[in-house]
Amino acid sequence: MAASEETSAIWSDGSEDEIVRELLDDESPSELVRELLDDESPFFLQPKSIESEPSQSQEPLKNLFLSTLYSGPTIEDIASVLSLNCQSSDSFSGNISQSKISVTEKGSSRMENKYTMRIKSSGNTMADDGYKWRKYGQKSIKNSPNPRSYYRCTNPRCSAKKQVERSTEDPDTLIINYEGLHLHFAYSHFLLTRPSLNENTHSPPKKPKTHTQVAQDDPHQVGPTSVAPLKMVNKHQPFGAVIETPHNPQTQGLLEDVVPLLIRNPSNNPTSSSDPCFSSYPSSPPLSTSSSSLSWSPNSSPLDMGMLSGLG
DNA sequence: CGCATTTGACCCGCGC
DNA sequence: GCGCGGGTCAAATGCG
Repeated sequence: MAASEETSAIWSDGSEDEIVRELLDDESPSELVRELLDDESPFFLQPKSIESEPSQSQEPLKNLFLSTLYSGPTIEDIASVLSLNCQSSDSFSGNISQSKISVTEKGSSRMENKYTMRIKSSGNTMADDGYKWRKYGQKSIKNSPNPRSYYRCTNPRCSAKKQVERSTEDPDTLIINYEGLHLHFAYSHFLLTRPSLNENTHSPPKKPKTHTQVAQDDPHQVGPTSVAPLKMVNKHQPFGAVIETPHNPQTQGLLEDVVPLLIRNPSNNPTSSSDPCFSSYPSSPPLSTSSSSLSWSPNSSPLDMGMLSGLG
């Protein structure tokens, strides 16, 4: 596969291309997937009946993942994923049941790597993607009573930024503009929209072998990446999202996060939760209750939800 | 004391 | 060229 070449072509922007290259250098997605799909790998464990033909059942999954990984999701993928994860929110507790997310593509070209999320949340339900964002500015916007906050991903290898402001039309709606390459967000959910994957992955998520390997094998890793805080109930997660196996409390996932996210994703696992929203956001419900204002207190919520602003 | 947030100043692009 | 508005910087401040 001419993966790296493809990837380079996908992101036309030079700086982001450089980041992508750096990310890919750390651990080839192809190799990661290969490991993940290895028979001995605890990932993608499948029922025995399905395991009877492991090579056949895993190959499409592998191809699908690689395809998504290298080509980037379409905006439809993102919207679909978010819709899938959040529309059936009956089992969500508190205000989340009223939450709604939509994703719209900003600009005429995906190459801009800009995405807008509108998160409708009632009361004090706040968005919280769980990653560390550093607020670097706040400006009052003309003709708007609501200030706009500027956040930057604290991961030095990540160029992602986001702007958060309340909608003037609906105070309950947060408008979040993501910009830059931040490979966290939707990868953990993309495959959920593909029936084949939903059918194929039914087993409980296991602690990923390659997960730790990725971290260990990469001495150049600047910060904690890719290892989700597992088995924790985040106080900012109204769903009481529970993820497995505590690991690294600070998630700064980049590309390395993608694979573990896919694996962890219990949405493919009916035994872990029957709620699509709950289960598909082990790492991520972009919504959370918070008593604070627009500040998302990202540090206190290191759950593993990525922000995809650069996946275009 | 270290780190995150706040906030005013500065920079830059765009429209007139 | 000038003014306006949005984005970023960085010193000050707050907090754990």
